[in-house]
Amino acid sequence: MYIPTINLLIVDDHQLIIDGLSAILAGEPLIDTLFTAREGREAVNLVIEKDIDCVLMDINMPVIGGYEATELIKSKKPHIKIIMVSMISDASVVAKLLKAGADAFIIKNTGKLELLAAIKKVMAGEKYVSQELCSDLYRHFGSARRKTSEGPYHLTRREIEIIRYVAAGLTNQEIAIKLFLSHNTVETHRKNIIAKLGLKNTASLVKYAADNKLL
Amino acid sequence: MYIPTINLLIVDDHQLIIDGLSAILAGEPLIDTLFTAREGREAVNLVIEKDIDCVLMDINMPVIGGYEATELIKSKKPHIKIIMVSMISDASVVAKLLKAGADAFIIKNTGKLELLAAIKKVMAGEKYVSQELCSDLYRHFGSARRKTSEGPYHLTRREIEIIRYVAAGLTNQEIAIKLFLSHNTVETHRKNIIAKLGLKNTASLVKYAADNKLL
DNA sequence: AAGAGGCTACCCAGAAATGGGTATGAAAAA
DNA sequence: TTTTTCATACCCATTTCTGGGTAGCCTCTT
Repeated sequence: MYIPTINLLIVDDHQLIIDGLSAILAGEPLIDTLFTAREGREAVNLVIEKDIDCVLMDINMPVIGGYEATELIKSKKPHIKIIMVSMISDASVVAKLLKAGADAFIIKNTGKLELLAAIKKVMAGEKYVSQELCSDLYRHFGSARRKTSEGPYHLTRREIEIIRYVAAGLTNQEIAIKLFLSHNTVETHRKNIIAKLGLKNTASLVKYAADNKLL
Repeated sequence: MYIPTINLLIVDDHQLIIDGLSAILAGEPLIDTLFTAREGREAVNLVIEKDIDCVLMDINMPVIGGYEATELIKSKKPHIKIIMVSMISDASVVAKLLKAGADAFIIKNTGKLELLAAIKKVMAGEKYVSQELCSDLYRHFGSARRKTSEGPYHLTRREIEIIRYVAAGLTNQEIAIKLFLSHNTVETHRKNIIAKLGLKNTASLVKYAADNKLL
């Protein structure tokens, strides 16, 4: 496959990671220009201003996270390829991001070669997911058809929004006011979440959210 | 200060981080030879076999973590300088590691220059802690004397034990049974924790615990 | 010996969460 | 088009948490 040189944007809130990735990619003939951003908002602005082909994006970032940034970038410039890079290998997060429009997903456990392979793949229009994640993904989505074993652990956007407010310590009533809802609605959301995740109460819900990088 | 070239060992379970750090440091005249290890046990073996001056170690690793590895290395080869590298900026973890013998602590939020500065400092026998961590450290440990501004954010063992049960989703009553306490006692602990941390309710408590790696 | 910190235990009233439900309209998927 | 999912809203009884106290006992340090 023919791949022209590309302009790459690295988005990560850790300078050391940016430096590291830059150092890895700087010498590559594949790469034309390297841009960097420290958070999602900056990244979105950059892809609008500059001529960027591919984005290497961390998930956990302040201000706006990888998810929102991916959605924003894809809505404005759908041709830009987005590769998610993460420390975690959490299938539910992966699924969420692929849905948001990410083209590839690699964990930091991969080497330089795999990183370059992923870049080439997405530039050629293909998708790429790190091997380590595939089995997990299957576990989470393979069971979508048959309703027997477990359910898919899928939370809606609203539910995640509610979780964040809950974790922030707001009561149902306070969340209700903030989101212009009835407190009953907030209670229902919370109940649904707890039920579908097989949890017990708010405390365990917050722990689950923290464990699964939902906050 | 005079610094000879050094043999450096990079320990991280993520290949991409190893590659990145290697790429950053490869060109430095300061560095002689670079070694790498993917987990603590491998690192310990390497420092025994090879002539290593300085270790750049990640905290969160499988098999044996950064803490145990640091203790082991320092017990066998006290002259080897150990720099902890972490994603998190958690003061309690930092304190624990400094106690274990770490010579420096930097978060991945720092750049190449600070990394090199840290290496030079520890090789000169000094300690180094990222600026971002100092304030936190102070908050956790510095305020032990004066009781005026804020309280020291110190949690007792019992309190941390309670927090863990709370995060696991147990009610006060259930925790009481488990710990052979009165439910009143559990409630008091919980109230004390929430008060001393300036939190609002159980949900925010669990979030705090998750954020501060108390779970 | 005195004080401080930590762990324990209790009381009470009001607020909030929990665990059962039911239900409706809109949007998305089949 | 039919079905499913999502977000919304409500009811009710019971349990739990919250926030305000007080207080005894033990241990460690001064």
